[in-house]
This record gives sequence, C-alpha cells and structure tokens, in this order.
Amino acid sequence: MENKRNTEQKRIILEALMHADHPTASELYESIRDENPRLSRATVFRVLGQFADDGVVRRLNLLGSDTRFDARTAPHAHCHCVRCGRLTDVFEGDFVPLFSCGEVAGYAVLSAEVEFSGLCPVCRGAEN
Amino acid sequence: MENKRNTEQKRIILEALMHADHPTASELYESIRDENPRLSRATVFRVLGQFADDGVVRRLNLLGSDTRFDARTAPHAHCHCVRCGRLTDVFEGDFVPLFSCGEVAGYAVLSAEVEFSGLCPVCRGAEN
DNA sequence: TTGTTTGCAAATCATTTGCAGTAAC
DNA sequence: GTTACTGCAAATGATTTGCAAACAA
Repeated sequence: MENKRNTEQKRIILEALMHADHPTASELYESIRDENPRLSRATVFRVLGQFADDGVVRRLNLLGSDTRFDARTAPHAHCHCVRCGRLTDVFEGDFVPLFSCGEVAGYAVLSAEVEFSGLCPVCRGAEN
Repeated sequence: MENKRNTEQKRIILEALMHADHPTASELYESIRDENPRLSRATVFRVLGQFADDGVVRRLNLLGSDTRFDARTAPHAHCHCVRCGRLTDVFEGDFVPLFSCGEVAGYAVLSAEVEFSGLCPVCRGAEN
C-alpha cells in the first residue's frame, strides 16, 4: 500500500473494472480506449497486475481463456457456460466452506478457487 | 475417438505424461527430447491438446503458470504451494461432492475445478 | 490409396520490459 | 526534489499454424 501513488489511470481502470464483467486486460483496455486515447494497453496490464498483487482485485485463470480480472474480492465461485461463454459469480453454495478451510492434504490453505463448467440457465433451455 | 490414429509419438507423450508431475507442454517436450530427437515441440502441444479435448488427459489452468497437463482423469482437487511451487493431487476432502453436483446457480454442471493455494507441509515448517 | 499426423519454420498473440519523459507526494 | 508511473515501441515467450513429407489404416 505504501510507495503507491494515486493516478488518474488507476482510477479509470478500477472504475471500468467494477462495471465490467470479468474482462481480460485487453478487453478492459479496449472498453476504455475511446474515452481515454492516451491510456496505453501496457498500463492496463501493469495496473491490473499490481491491483491483483495487492489484493484489490482478483485474477482469474479460467479454462480456455486469457487471464481475467474480477473487482469482487469477497470469496466466491464461478460458473462458466461451455456453450455461450457466460461467466457467473456465485456467492452461496456447498463450496463456501472451502474458502475458509485451514488445511487440506497437509497444506496450510490461504485461498481456494472453485470453477464450475456447464450449461447456463439460458443454454440449458436452448439445447435441442 | 474415431478418425484418430495410433502413432509412436502419441504413445511416447502419454507414457511420459503418466510419469511426470503436472508438466507444461514445453516441460514434457524437454523431458523426452533427448530420447526422441525427432519428436517436435509442436507435436507435443498438438497431441496434448487433442488428448485433453478427448478427455484422455486433463488440462490445468493454475494461477501464475502456463497450462499444465494431468494424466489422472479421476476427479480431484489440487493444492499449490505458493512458496516452493509444489503441486499435489487430492482425492479426498469436503470438496469431493462438488465434482458430482448437478446444479449450481441454475447451471447444469458438467465439471468442477478446485484449487487450493497455500503452504505445503515442507514449507510450513520452513517458514521462520 | 487416402486422410491423418508430423516436423519444421514462420506466424500469432497475449503479456512484459527498457527507457525517457511526466507527474504524485 | 524524489521516485513511482506512464506511454511507446520493441522484446519475449508460449502456443498455433501452413505446408509438404511420412505414415497408419
């Protein structure tokens, strides 16, 4: 937290991320470039990485896609639709206790990632 | 499964993967190149990707590393040591039911990925 | 034969980095 | 004034791809 400066770029990037839906760094960059032509892609990568390292945002490594970012830091799982690509945050379910489990296989657990893959409500209905 | 041919390369790659510890495609390539100088890196990427798509092996997207592959297809979670990088398969625990849950947030769940991050048994003891 | 697979090299593409100018504190 | 931050362009590095030769069925 120390040795960090508040810049307009960081504000813009965090603001955009909070209103975006799990974007990749490049997607976020593209969503703000029109409004901020001077803000570079490299800065988006740098700032998001910094935020993630500082715990301000969360980095997501989902199957079959580039690294995505999530402004929601509260523990939650993700559901990924294999048909339409939709990504849904899930804050409640049987997996919640995993986020606070202290030990697994002898490891002192610090965090847990849970990702479900399947068909979203819309695509379930659309399947023939 | 059909339209697939059995080649020496595929056999070598699967064999090597079964004896390796969650390697990346490049790591696996490097581990077999000495014995098989003619087998190319591109083939390792292609064959592993094909195996993964066919469900013969599992693709892993762990935080902070390239795509890794796992020859163990039975449902299991992974523990990742943030200090030494060790990766451990875990077949038992509270998360096991997740692998067979049918529905989450309206999604028809097909599979689940669970990754724990923390300190492995060795590193827990080594921490000052 | 016939279509799949491979090796090789070139091409992609996301992400990172060097550096000099800019700005936060 | 210091030193972090940024933009730009070049570099990196994993993964993919085009294509002709090699090979499984």
